[in-house]
Amino acid sequence: MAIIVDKDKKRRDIAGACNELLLEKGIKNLTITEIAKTAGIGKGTVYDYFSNKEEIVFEIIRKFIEEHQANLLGQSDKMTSTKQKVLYLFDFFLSEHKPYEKHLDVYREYLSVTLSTKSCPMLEFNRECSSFIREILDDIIDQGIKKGEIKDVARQLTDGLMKAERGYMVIAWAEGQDLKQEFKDYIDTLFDLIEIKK
Amino acid sequence: MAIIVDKDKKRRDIAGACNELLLEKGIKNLTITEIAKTAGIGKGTVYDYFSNKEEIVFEIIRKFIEEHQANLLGQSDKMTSTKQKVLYLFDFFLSEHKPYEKHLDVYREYLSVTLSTKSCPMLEFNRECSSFIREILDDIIDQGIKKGEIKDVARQLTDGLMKAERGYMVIAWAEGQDLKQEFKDYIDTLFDLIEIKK
DNA sequence: TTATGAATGACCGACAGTCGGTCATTCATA
DNA sequence: TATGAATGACCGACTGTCGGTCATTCATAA
Repeated sequence: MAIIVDKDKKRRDIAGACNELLLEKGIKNLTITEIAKTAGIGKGTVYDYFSNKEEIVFEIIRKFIEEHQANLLGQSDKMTSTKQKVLYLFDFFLSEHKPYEKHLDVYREYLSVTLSTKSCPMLEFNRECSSFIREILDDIIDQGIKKGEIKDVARQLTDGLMKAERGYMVIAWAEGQDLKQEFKDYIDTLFDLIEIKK
Repeated sequence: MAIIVDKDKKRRDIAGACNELLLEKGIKNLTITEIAKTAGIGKGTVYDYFSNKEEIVFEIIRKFIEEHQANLLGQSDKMTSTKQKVLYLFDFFLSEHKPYEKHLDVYREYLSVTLSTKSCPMLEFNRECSSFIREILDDIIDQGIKKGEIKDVARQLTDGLMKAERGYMVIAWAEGQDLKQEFKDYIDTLFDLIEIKK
């Protein structure tokens, strides 16, 4: 016989070895040759574990996003008001935190790829991400309603809010602007409409 | 001395000759060689009029968008209610019109490019497009307020609405879903909030 | 020894972009 | 009016890059 490697583990190892590289070079400027070199394997070997460049980039980015989601879950209960909780949910977009910048850059490129690929796993994963955020947001809103802070109609606005956030994000990129404050203002306006005044 | 051609005109001619080609092949699958062949010139000549592929693709798409904007202006006064006018403003996204499909596909790819380019003219043009829609939307809302159909607070929602539309569009693509109905529902909810009930 | 599968890097094709050269036109001059 | 020098439009062969492939080699278990 011959050596049998744990394909799944090696896959993760290769991807894991390239986290930094991806953040540093971005998707477009990342070459398979570099990936192979960084992972300490031959170029051909990369293709024994991934069927194309998109797949390996996706593997790395998925890890990034899943980590970020875990982070969200771990921190979200520190927030007090409903609005604060909502804002924190969109922290990835709103945060001014420096170290996040490279992640944001890569995510921008990822979105770009997403818009021109037909890769089903990618679309599927994006749906999962939406669902993840969606469930948390729905919870937050439910709690707010139960606490008597906001009106029932807020439930119907969650969908639009999530889409608006993505819209602000994409337009900020597509037009070379910083729209964080505008998004916060928009949330303020929404809350003015749904908050129960005392 | 020598022949002097109208550089601007020829630029437009080359771009104009490739409208159909771009719609047919999309941005990524369009090659400079094909562009040259279609325009009836040599490959090198393309580079006498455009500095790179992005530039020529941009030239073609800009024409598409400007035509669509002219269309919007020509048709918008046919609408009656404020909500109808708003919906029509987002017709490019909401329309089920078959012939628009290829334009939408190309626009999706254009947005994709937009998200990973640093090309200033492109970002600049995107800002102009936003302003164009923005002004019309503000007008529509103003008229609605004057007619007593909707509340003043609507003015503060226009920004978010425009972003939400783009969000629905992008997410629909990024998640492989059709979100037209969801967007319409969202608009319905917004109008419920801002409409002055009789 | 041998069968098996992992690993490899030389190789390939596609494509954006470059560059040295050609050719048609124009016009100054004899 | 004939000529030839100057100009710039035009061209496609060529280069460099990069994603992806495949024939071959190598290591190990039986």
